Amino acid sequence: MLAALDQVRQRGIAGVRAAEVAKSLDVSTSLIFYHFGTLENLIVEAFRHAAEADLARLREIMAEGGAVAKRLRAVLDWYAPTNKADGWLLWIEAWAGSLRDTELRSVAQRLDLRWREAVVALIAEGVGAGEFNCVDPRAAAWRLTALLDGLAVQMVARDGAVTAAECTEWLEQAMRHELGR
Amino acid sequence: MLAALDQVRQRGIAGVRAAEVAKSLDVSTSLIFYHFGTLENLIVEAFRHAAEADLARLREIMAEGGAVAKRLRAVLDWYAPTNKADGWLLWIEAWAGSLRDTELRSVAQRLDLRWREAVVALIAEGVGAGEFNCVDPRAAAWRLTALLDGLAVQMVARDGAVTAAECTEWLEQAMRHELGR
DNA sequence: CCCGATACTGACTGTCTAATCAGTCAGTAA
DNA sequence: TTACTGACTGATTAGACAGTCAGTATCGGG
Repeated sequence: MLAALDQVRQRGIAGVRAAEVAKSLDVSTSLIFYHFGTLENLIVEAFRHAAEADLARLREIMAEGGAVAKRLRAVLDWYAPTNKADGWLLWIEAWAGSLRDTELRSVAQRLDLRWREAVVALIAEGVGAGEFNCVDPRAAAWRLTALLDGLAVQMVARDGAVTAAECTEWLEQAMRHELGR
Repeated sequence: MLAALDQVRQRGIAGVRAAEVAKSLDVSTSLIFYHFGTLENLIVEAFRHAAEADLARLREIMAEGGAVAKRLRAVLDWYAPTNKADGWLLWIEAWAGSLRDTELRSVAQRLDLRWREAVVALIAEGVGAGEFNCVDPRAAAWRLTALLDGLAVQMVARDGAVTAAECTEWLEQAMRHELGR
């Protein structure tokens, strides 16, 4: 499954070959079909696994406590494309895959929704605590996360159009805009 | 080429079959290889064609004259994922394809850069004319377009997570934030 | 120690498909 | 008429690959 994710990163979803996955694990191709039935299953399970790992990380961050602003910062930093670009490869693949594969779509969508809910909740909490100044937490959260998705595309699928520094700076500015002085 | 784009929309880049393209044009598969040499060439040419069409449309909008705000609105409306979602299918495919195919990447990147340059220029012009109030036009333009890319993913690769109305409203708010008091 | 289950494999197979190639045909120039 | 070109095709091929199946090895519980 980890091996399948590696393959997705290297060749794309449609480029995953049972033989390659098997080779990288030093097992027979038959074993893959023994466990997953079809290649498509393997890929969906692999994405599900990746999504669960990300969600576990999210819960971890949320549980850390501290000021709302600190937690929000931590969540957005993890989500931001400045580091861990490898993870973004996967999710951009998943977007394209979601255009056709409904199962993949629901896996990706679930992860996505959780992140956004977490951001919405944090912003709302911050507003309640008087830390933030924001009329519509939901809208603000979705704008911020959509911005990050867009920046991720620039970072991962483009050659140096945007630097990591610009990326963080633009996020900073957007946060100031959205969350008030 | 139009037929190839249809195939990309329906099956994804990796799902394009010479036989299918040929059938939809009612010609032999041989003809495709006669003209394009390889399937990959066909696909890159098809994307190039789509990109040129979009750029032509951009030039058209830019040439229309009128107030800066009106032109900017027209550009962003065309770029926005609320209508013409079909076009977005193509470019999300292109993002994923760009992760591995350098030729495709350069085609997509070129188009992308032009759009962003157009937005940067319009904002700068608006600032010059006193219509907008914006410290860093480049940053504002990239944030707005990245936001649109992110919203496009939501509209196209997700089931009803975001409505078209929310999408336009959030864009409105972002524009107000970025361009004016 | 046996037995059933579970994990795993190697050898196949049927299918799909990009690419090739030899050749047809309509047009055109000399 | 002849020579030649460019567009196009039908038939074919060679390779790739998902999935199957008939087994073998391993192991834990009775």
